Amino acid sequence: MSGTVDRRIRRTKKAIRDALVSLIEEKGFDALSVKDITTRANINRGTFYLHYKDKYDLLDQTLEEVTQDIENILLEIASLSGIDVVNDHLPLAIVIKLFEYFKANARLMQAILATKGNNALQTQIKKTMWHHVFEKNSATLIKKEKLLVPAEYLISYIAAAHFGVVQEWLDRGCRETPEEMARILTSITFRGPLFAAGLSSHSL
Amino acid sequence: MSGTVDRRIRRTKKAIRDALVSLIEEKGFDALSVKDITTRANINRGTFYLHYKDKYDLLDQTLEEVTQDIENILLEIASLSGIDVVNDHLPLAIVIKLFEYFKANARLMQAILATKGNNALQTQIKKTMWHHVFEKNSATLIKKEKLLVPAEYLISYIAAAHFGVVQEWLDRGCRETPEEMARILTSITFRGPLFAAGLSSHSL
DNA sequence: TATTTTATTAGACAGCGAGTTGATTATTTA
DNA sequence: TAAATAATCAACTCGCTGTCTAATAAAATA
Repeated sequence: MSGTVDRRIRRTKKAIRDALVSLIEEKGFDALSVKDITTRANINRGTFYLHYKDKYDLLDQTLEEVTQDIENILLEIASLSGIDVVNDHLPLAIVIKLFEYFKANARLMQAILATKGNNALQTQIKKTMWHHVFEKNSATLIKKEKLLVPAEYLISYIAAAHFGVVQEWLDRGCRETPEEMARILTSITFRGPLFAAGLSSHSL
Repeated sequence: MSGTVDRRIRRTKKAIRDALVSLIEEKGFDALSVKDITTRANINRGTFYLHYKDKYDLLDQTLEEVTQDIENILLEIASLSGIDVVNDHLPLAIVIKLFEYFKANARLMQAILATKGNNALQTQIKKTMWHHVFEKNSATLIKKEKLLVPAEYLISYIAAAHFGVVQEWLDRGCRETPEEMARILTSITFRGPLFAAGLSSHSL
């Protein structure tokens, strides 16, 4: 049958991924060996190399799949055309879906974030989403005195910040519900000089 | 004489660090071995282990020293007490000094950022600075509808964003001067919902 | 300058994990 | 059931790791 992956492969890959996640939780990605993974996954070491080049390849593929999931959720925005994303009108339902996904895959997300940092996810998503959605909308949310800053600066700015929040939320055990988180992130209005805030605004 | 480090040690450590930076630029930290470092640094491999536990220890110590430098610059804020950091009144001179430091140590900064991501620097600085400076000031730059978000969320928020900007700036070859960057970061006023901005405001 | 202290070197060592291979067994799918 | 495909096992080479010792070079000290 085409389209379906051999059950043995699914079994093996799932075992490998589970082992990866639990090992990252235990000792971190750097300290973890392919042998560790295969031992915990109860598979032969040779089998691992049937599917992945090395442990970095495994991590990359895992990241890619997560990115794919997130992209699919975000792409729903594209289907809802004509939305004014500038002023608070971002579809809340989609953001909620995102947080539900994060929560459902909390351990995996944490493992990835702990290993590659927010940057990796942010960069991946930015890369894949750029042309799909953002190229069309020219929202102007950021006012500044001089036009010295390239647009990309500001993107990496905010995107990283969001995954910082997601990471904190996961680490704290998802105390708030996905709905609450979505509402917070879509409703927070930030006013004031960014740099000053970075240095001082720790308390509310 | 006490307080001074043996000239040979300084020589060796400098050679090691230079080798580290250039090797990170070439092949990245993961792919790089202790042997690579010592070969490029023209020192005996045993000498490396006289100073560092392994390559991770080397990276950590390097990061710590950079953090120390940055902390020293930032601590000048503490000496300028009574400043209203809320409304645009962050001492510009200090921010300029920061960017001058980044520029002067551009390759080192890039190597660290490329390897550990912004998170590491951000976390380190946050940790060391927290009690020195921020615990005193209770600036309220962020308005939101509900008080659901813990303060730490918002800190990791903004701090990461700044190093994102620094990284971009370095990668582009420091086209803007430190003064310009400092002015931009202290003058940019961000208004609007953060999450929406993260998704849409790529163009100005 | 002579002496002492310390850093670096060269080389060797065992150990481990990486990545590959070929023959064999087990499972799936058609 | 037969053909195709995946997983297994053992064995092997390779390079890097971290450690150690004796010898040497360089710096600090008095």
